[in-house]
Amino acid sequence: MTQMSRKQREIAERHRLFLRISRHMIEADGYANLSMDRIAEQAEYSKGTVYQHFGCKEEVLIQLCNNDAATLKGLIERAAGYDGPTRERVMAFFVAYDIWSQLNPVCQDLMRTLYSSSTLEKVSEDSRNGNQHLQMSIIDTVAQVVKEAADVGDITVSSGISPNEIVFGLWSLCFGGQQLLGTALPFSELGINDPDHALLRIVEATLDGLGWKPLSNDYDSEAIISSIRQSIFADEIGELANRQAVS
Amino acid sequence: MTQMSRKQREIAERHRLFLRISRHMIEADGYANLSMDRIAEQAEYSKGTVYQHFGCKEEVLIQLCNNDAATLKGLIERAAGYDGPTRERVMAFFVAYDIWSQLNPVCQDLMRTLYSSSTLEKVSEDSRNGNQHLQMSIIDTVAQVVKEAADVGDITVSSGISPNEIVFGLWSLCFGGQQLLGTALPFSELGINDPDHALLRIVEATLDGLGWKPLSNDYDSEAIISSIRQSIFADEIGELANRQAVS
DNA sequence: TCAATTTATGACAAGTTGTCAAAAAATGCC
DNA sequence: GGCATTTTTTGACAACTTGTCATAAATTGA
Repeated sequence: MTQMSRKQREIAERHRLFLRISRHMIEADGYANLSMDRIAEQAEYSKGTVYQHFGCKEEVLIQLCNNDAATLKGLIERAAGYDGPTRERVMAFFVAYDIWSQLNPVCQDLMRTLYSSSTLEKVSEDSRNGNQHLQMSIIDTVAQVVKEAADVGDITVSSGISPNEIVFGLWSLCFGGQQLLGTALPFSELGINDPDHALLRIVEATLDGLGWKPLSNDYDSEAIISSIRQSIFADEIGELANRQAVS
Repeated sequence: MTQMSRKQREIAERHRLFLRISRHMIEADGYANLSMDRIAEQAEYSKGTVYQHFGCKEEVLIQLCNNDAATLKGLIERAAGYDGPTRERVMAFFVAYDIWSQLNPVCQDLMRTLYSSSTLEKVSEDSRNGNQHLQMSIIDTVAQVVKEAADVGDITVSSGISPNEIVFGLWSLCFGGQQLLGTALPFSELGINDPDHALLRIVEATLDGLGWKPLSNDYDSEAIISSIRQSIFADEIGELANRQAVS
């Protein structure tokens, strides 16, 4: 029994090894140039063994995505716990997503692949459900704050848009902005020096437009964002600064 | 000379044939299942001939994308010509993008592939430049209206965000929303029956937040959107209705 | 008419994913 | 420990890619 469990632990460890190697390879050469053969070679196992862990190449992709999505979920939950009015917590979500995108630049890319063409169809049902579940969980966390805002009276929802629709809108903005950032748009040519910052300004405008109190005129959003970054994402900010310093 | 030009016309015609076939195949089986061999077979030419037109598979992809982007450019320009205040013209841009997305659902998918991993690297410089050029042209068209709004006083830009940053923000919202729509999010489960409509509401909120006059309380946005659809996109709306009726 | 040039072809090389019989290792029972 | 049974690992294979390129066919121009 302990022997059996050791074997299981071995298998689980190997699973992580395969994923770790895949991630490195994708970071180096992109998902398109990832090959199951090379994963096997690098890990010093045979291809058949790799296929015992991942039914197809796309399965590697989604499991990497799901790992990163779990990280995002964590960040979002920490943002939800930020001690402040609903509007500040919503801003914390955007900060969380922004930080996450910067910490996992490849994941933005992987998501494009995952959601394109017939990728999702090839993947195991478990992984697909896992992905959906993570998404829903994140949406729920955000939705709760929107609903609280409506309850508390920070926003008035009656204006023809439901809380979940607001979440969808906010997420579109967030997701779209980060995706465009990875699209090699010539930002400097457009005179946009700090796209992340521009995005946050637009978010503020959207919240203002929803009548989400306190309006941006009535509080110091730069200070709040700074405070969010320092107080709940200090580690991540440090990690990012570290990487910047190295490169 | 006329012989020569006939040959050239033949080649141009064949080019379109290859693209047409590719599009059909992608619509049927997705880009991942597209193969140069099958394009050749279907067109009754040899593979080598196909490769004379497209240096690689990705070249097919980007040329299809660029064709669709040119269509979008046309729609956006028509939207810019809408006879109304700046705010209504901006709404017309969103309506244009919305209609375009619905008319070319595959293109949303193709864009994900085009911008993922190392796809763009493989493509010819001409096509890449063409893509960039189309993007910039569209951005410019939108930016002009934003600048006009600033000039006319429909918005006050001083609030820490430049016209181009506003364009970036609006485009993030637009792009992100349409991308999320193609991501198989369980909208009905979330109680979102009409995501397109929800997106337009959020756009209104963002414009309100930017102080873009007339504010949504001061004009009948539903009526305006309806008018935009009827007056400048009547053909496209008709086409969409047609397709819906067929399926 | 026929040499020179352009264009079309499909066999190939080199790479992929995914399968599966057979070999190797682990397990459990005496 | 020894041995039959089950599980795990392996790499040769089949089937499919993309992309190349010598050769063949067609076109041109004189």
